Amino acid sequence: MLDERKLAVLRAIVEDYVHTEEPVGSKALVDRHHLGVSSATVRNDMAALEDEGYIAQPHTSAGRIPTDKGYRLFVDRLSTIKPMSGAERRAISTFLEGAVDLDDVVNRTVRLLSQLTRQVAVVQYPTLSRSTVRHVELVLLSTTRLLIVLITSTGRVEQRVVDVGKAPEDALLGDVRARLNAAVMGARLAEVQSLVVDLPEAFAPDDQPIVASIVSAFLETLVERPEERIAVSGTANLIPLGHEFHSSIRPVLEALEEHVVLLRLLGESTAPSRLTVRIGHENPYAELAAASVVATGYGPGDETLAHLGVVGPTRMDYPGTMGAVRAVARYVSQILAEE
Amino acid sequence: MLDERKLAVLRAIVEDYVHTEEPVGSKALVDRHHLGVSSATVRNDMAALEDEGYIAQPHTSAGRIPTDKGYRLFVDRLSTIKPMSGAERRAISTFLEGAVDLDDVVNRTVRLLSQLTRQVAVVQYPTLSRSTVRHVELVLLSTTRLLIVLITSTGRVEQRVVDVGKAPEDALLGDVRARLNAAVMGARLAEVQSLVVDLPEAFAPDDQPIVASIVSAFLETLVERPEERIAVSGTANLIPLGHEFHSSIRPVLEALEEHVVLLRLLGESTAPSRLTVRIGHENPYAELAAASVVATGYGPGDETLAHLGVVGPTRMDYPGTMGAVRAVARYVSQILAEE
DNA sequence: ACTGGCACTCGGGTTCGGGGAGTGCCAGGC
DNA sequence: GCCTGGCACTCCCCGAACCCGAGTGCCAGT
Repeated sequence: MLDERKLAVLRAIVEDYVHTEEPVGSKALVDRHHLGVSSATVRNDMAALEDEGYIAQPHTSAGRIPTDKGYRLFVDRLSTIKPMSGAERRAISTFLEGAVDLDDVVNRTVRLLSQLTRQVAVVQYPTLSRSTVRHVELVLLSTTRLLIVLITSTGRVEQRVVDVGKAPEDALLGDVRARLNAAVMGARLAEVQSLVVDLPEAFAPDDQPIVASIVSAFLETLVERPEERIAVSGTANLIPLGHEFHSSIRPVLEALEEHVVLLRLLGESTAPSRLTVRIGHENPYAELAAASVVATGYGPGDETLAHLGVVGPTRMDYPGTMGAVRAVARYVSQILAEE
Repeated sequence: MLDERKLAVLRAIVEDYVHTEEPVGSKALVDRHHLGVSSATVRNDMAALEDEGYIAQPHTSAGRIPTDKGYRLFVDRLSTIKPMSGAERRAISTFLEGAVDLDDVVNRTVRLLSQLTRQVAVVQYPTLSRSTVRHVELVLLSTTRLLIVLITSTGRVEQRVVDVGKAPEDALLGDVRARLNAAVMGARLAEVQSLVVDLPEAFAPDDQPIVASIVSAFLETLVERPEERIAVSGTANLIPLGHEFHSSIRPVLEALEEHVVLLRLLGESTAPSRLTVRIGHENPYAELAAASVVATGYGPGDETLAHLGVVGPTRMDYPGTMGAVRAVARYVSQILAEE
């Protein structure tokens, strides 16, 4: 049904269309790619490809453009991920090495990714739940108000202010701090709740209310607020350079500010080194029907702490984009593993 | 030279143009605003206004649009800041009250501001330099690696990892922690450097290298990285709804990602309750010649810890935007003062 | 099974010509 | 002296007509 040559034609159409951004006709195809056949033959193949739904015509008697289904076939069977060049790898590496803390890592990553792909890059901050507790600190702000700081193994710092009602004594505070740290240090965040829930019972009855309020505020620092945990860069790339463009970018811009949407876009993807490509209508949001998402997980070792990826038009350079996403994910994982 | 009526005509032109987004002619003016004169008179006034450079014609025999100079006069002398309605004030207040920490405050503020003004909102994180040290914490991560955490009076947490070369003893660490906190607690960040530079001398010669490296890493947490300290929201508002639009928004989008640029845009503005309005070419960046910035400082009390504002087309609703910016700045200042 | 040829289609760009909104100016009235 | 009604003029915008060319589908021939 789809012989070798038809696949070659489809590949050529995708490559040309991505390059020229214009519907590609049979004549142009045989000129640019030296398939050994005439344009008439290509036309027949194109008719077949159109019947199967891989390509479409914007209007009668215009060239063909790939459909989502066509891109899908291209990604799955007709292309290979394009590895980064040595120079690019070095540039990535040195740029990321310079990061001083987790925020910096994420910010550098997202900028880098948008520049490499010339598209919109999205990076999720490493999730808390898989990371472990490094340290808990209690700081008295005023007589009754206490700042709780949680530091995790991924370098995240969470904080919460709590009013404990009555002034705690220094000794008590030191005791709570010591027991709290002893209980949770090194534990995964997901396990923490069960480890501290009994903590107040170890204290004198008079002190238990204070301790209980500290513990409950501490637990609050663990709840994720995923809507704040995303970095986006390169939105200007949505606007093509020379070309005129569709008003379809407004909904995309809006979606990019909805962090919940972004998380869902990235979120269902998978382990590091596996790339998720979602093309056009495959996206869970109708507003992004003209957009594709290339995403992957990242994190130290094989763990997936978070996801990153890019959003661009369905007409994108998939091999190159996939190569860049994969490379950046690897390097940032490496950086995280070192810390 | 500019009598009362000419000013009224200018005001009417600005208001109509902001509303209709189309050049406004003498006929339409006398219809919509009941100035007590005929269109011919208005035409004469318009000619005078054009001579003075307050308005311009896109083409001969088209209506007039305000120039930057015209907007400037409008803002300075012809309009008053439009106060928020009671319902709006309540909405602002309750929305901001819900914030749980500083990040949340900033994020909520920027979203709120972009929704109120239907424009791009920019909020700078409170600066470190004016705030004071609340607490410094040292956490041993491995035998030689130390995490330094700085907590400021505005709720910011800065952190830095340092490798001290050889394993410090617990007692030493406790001593450093105590002396460090004693030295800097309550001090303004700008003063901190001079307060700790002599600290190593108080220790035994053997320990001084360790202490020195801790102190220098600690000082690093103080340097601001302003490029990471900005939140932006509402970029989708750059794209007008029904209207076609100029490709001039791409440079604006790019500028919005350059945090250094944004800081300069906001940065030269002033104390809370004073609004800075920069119109078109008054902006320090040529790319933003078609944009206006309305900004103000904010912070607890009369202190200006940081700035916030909106960026929009020169053709914007200045009174409404200024009202929204002022109101939001006041409320967020209030929130900060409470913490 | 592929190729060359041919008639046909249709979108995009160009030209042309009203229609209309708006202006500048002038002469006359309060 | 200032305002007004009137009038001629200027362009912009919009739609219609039009041509051109790229591209297609099909068919007959190799």
